[in-house]
Amino acid sequence: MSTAEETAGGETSAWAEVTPDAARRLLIAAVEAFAERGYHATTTRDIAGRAGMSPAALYIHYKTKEELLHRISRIGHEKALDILRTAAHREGTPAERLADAVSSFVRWHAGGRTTARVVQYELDSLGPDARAEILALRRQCDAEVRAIIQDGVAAGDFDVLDVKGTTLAVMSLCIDVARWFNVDGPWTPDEVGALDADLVLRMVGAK
Amino acid sequence: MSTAEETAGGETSAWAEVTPDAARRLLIAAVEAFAERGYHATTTRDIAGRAGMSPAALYIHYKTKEELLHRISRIGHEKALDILRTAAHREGTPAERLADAVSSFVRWHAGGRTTARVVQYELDSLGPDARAEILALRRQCDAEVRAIIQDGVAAGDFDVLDVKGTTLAVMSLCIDVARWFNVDGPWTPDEVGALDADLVLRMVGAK
DNA sequence: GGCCACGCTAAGCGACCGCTCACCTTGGGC
DNA sequence: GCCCAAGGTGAGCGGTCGCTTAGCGTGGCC
Repeated sequence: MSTAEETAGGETSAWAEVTPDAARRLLIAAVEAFAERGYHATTTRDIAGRAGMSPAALYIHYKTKEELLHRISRIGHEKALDILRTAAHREGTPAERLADAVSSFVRWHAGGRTTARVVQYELDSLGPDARAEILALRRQCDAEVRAIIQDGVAAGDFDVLDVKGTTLAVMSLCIDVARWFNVDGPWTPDEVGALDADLVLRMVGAK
Repeated sequence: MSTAEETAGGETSAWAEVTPDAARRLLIAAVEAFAERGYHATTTRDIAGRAGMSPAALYIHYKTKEELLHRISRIGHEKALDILRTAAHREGTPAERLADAVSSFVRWHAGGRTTARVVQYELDSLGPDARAEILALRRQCDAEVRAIIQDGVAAGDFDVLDVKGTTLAVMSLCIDVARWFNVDGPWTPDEVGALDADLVLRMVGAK
């Protein structure tokens, strides 16, 4: 596949950068627990237990429970930004790049729903500093999508009333997938990605 | 105003049905606290404090903290359903009804962002029974929107590939407003409602 | 083989959680 | 004026939380 999807990656392979092994296992356990129950409802004992370790082992690799969420959020947002950047900077018309960006981004939210849920909805549980850092990454994501739409308008390929507002709506469509998508439901991530890409092209009035 | 917006109501007037007065004050305090910090990060002491009462007073009017979330969720979803029903059953073309439904629903999510946040994102904190009850209301909301789109397709006014998927996308656009909307931001709820209504008409290929 | 650094555990600390209970105040009926 | 129901409070219970500390096992280096 020559789209940006290859960077969407699998559910667990995305954490290869986290070392040593015990730290990665704890991080993956935390992602699962946060996605299922939410950050505040998850206990450090639960995380350690899922990783097959005692509660105290967590604090050898992470200073606090919040540091776990921070690391997860940063890695997740960097992945999201990577997906959008790859699509935005590839060859092709604005319509092709926008469709690639949306379908890849939606696929990531649907397929890696566990991670995406934590990344998109647990931001408010971070402290002010970490939160500000993550928000900066999020603004960069918006900017990538806005740039594609801007290009399409400049080239006369798109018909858009409000570029900023339409960008936000496109992001809404992608992000909200993490809220409702169900792996046991009637759609595959690919199908939702294709459908939403079509809908977004309609939203921007692509010729 | 002859749209469905009149049923969108104010932020606090929506809880007039809750009596006695102390129970309503506690409920409004809980809505604010849940919206700011999330259900699990909110303490019963915080809720009672916001309502100007001692921690024990909460348990005179509500059996548990979860009952508060349950009541909030049910009233909120009933309000959402009411807004969508009003728009779906009014006079007019499918396009007019869909635009009314989306703009009213978006206005409710933007203006009553505090309530909408709790209603849309704290569902998982409910127990299985309460959660099932709320999910039924949510399916009814989807059904109202789907019916409008179905009407438009049947009348030949809309051009839609996948009615069910498009319905979900429309709901995503509306609901996600509660995640990003900021009262200090550049838009009023009315403006976002109008923009999203336009985008939705494009999504369904309205003539 | 002695030794130490490292990764981990068992036990537990202080704080705070949801919730309860014994008691207090107050306003209306007779 | 007395009484009781309704609605409130202060204190606190049992439990669990995030996190710490003292000590244990083990693999690599000389």
